[in-house]
Formats: sequence, C-alpha cells, structure tokens
Amino acid sequence: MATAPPPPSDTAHLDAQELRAWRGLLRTYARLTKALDAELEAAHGLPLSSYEVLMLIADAEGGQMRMHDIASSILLSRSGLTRLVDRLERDGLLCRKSCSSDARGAFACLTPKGRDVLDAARAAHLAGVRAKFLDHFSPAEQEQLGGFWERVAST
Amino acid sequence: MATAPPPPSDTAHLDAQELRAWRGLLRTYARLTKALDAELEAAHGLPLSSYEVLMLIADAEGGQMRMHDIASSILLSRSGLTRLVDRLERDGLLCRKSCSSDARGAFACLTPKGRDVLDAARAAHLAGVRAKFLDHFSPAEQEQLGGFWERVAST
DNA sequence: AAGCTGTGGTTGCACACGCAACTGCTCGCG
DNA sequence: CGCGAGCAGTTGCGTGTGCAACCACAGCTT
Repeated sequence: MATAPPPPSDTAHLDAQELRAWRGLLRTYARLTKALDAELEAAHGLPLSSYEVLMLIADAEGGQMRMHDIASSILLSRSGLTRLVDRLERDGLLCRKSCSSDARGAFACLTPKGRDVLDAARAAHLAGVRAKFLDHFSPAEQEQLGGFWERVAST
Repeated sequence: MATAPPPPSDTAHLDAQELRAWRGLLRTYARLTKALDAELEAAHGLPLSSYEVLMLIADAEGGQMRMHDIASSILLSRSGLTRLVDRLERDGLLCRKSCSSDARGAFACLTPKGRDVLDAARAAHLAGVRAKFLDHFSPAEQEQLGGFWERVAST
C-alpha cells in the first residue's frame, strides 16, 4: 500500500523552464551516449563502457587499477564490472593481476594490445565528444558546467 | 595543474575543464537516474521508464498516444516499448486501443488505475527531481541550462 | 591464537533492452 | 485493379546489467 508522503502539494507540475532544464539533461545524455557508443563500436569494435574502463586504467598510476575503484568510478555494479572485465580479458585487451598486499583484491591492467586499441580509439572518440558536445560551449561555459555538476554531486 | 594554453586541437586528451564538463554530465546523469528510479520504485513500484510513458500519455491529447510516438519521445526502441507497454498493460495501468484511421497503428491509453498511480507518483517524483537537481540552480541558471541542451540538440 | 564482522570479487538468476526478421496494413504507381 | 514499397507493431534471440547469495580474506576484539 502506497502511503502518500506529505508533498508540497500544489507543485504537481514542472514549469516550462524546469522542464527544459530537466528533460534536456535526459534527452541530451541519451542521444549523446547512443551516438558516441555507436561511433566507437563501428570504428573500433569497442562499446563505450569498455572504452571507459580502458581509459581509466591507462590513466591510473602504474597502468593498473583495483576492480572496486573502477566500478565506483564509472558507477557500475561490481558484478557488472566483473563481466565487463571478463569480456575485455577474453578479447586480450587487459589482464587480471592479483594484489600482493591484499589477497582479496585484484588489479586490472592493460595489455599492449589493449593500449594499442585504446590509443587508436581515443582520438576519434574525443573528437566525437568535442564535436557533439564540448564545441557547443565556450571555455567559460564549460567551466560553468563543471561547477554545475559539482554542485549537484555535492549532495 | 596549471592549464597551459593547449591548442584545442590536442586530440589525445581532454583538458581539465573539458573533462569536468563532459564526465560531470555522465556521472550526474547516472547518479540522478539511479537515485530517482530507486525512489520511484520503492514508493510506487514504478520504474522510471514506466513513469515516463504514463506521464507522456497523460499529458497527450485525449489521454492516448501512438506507440511509435511514445517510443521516439523517450528514445526507446520500438521493441523495447512493446515490452514496456506489455508490462504496464499486464499491471492494469494502461490498455491498447486499435486505431480506426490506420489499422496498423495502436494507441496506448491510461486506465483509471494508471491515472491514479501516476498522480500518486508524480508529486513525489517531481519533488525528487527538484531536490536532487533543479534546486541547485537559480531560475536564471535553469534557463541557461535549457539553452545549453537546445544548442546541443540542434545538431 | 580463535572468532567475528566487514569487504573485494565472482557466480546464479532474472530482467530490460536492441537488432533483425516477420506479419499485417497503407499507399502510390503502372 | 493489382502489385510492390514502405511503415506500425510484435516476436525470437543475444547481450549487458543489477541484486542477492556466496567465498575468501583482512582487521579487530578478546
């Protein structure tokens, strides 16, 4: 049984400007990720989620990263990441390494092939991100957007 | 890390401000939709995608809408929408109606129960959207965000 | 040292989604 | 009139993901 929470009751609708700000986010995200994912997949056979993982690891210290840290960085469940890393390992793009200081842990680190694939994909993908998103904003606006996200994230 | 004047044509990396603007979007979207979906699901047993469909139909002329139009509005594949509507119909929240002017088409329209559930969910959900997102912005900033999305969508 | 609680990672299962193939219908064109 | 092209919607199949249960280990507490 749904118990109605005590709402500020006469706010049953978003006004036009709220709607634009909110639904715009939803649509923009959906459109951009679909387009970029398709682009990446077509050009390098690499889904966006795999790309994110490879790039995260490549930019990490020592070219390796703990599973848990990867998962929380890209907001993926641990099981989801396990499977994703399974696929990347099967494709020879990265490999698991056990952690000497904590036997529970596992590192994921890039193989040479993984680094090659990533390097090939990175330029094209970043160009896509710029063309489809960043180029629509001035440097000042980009800075402002960054501040917006930080504000939202802070709660 | 001082941002030297790197030519925006450095294709291999995003600079710090580009990164903040871009990854902020990804993370914000992921965090927000997960939180709002969980909230909605817990309070009214309604996933976010179902809510979107119900609301779209409720706000449409005559309380009904063609399948194709729904799908394109929420950027879902047609097959995905078929299954989603299957679930909603099974749960008694909406029903299919054949289209008299085009025998290929089908309308989805709310049942009384669907409208009740939606009305109950709407206030709580909108409050969540405001609390988690909109309230972080002044009216002027909301307006600006709306303009941003429009700019990105225009390509 | 033994036990207990919490954490890192993997597995079983269910589910939502996309793609491609299919059905049934509409519409235009010869 | 009939035929072919194309669209609306559904179905079969494969896949990516989350949740919950599980195992192995770390770090306390006693």
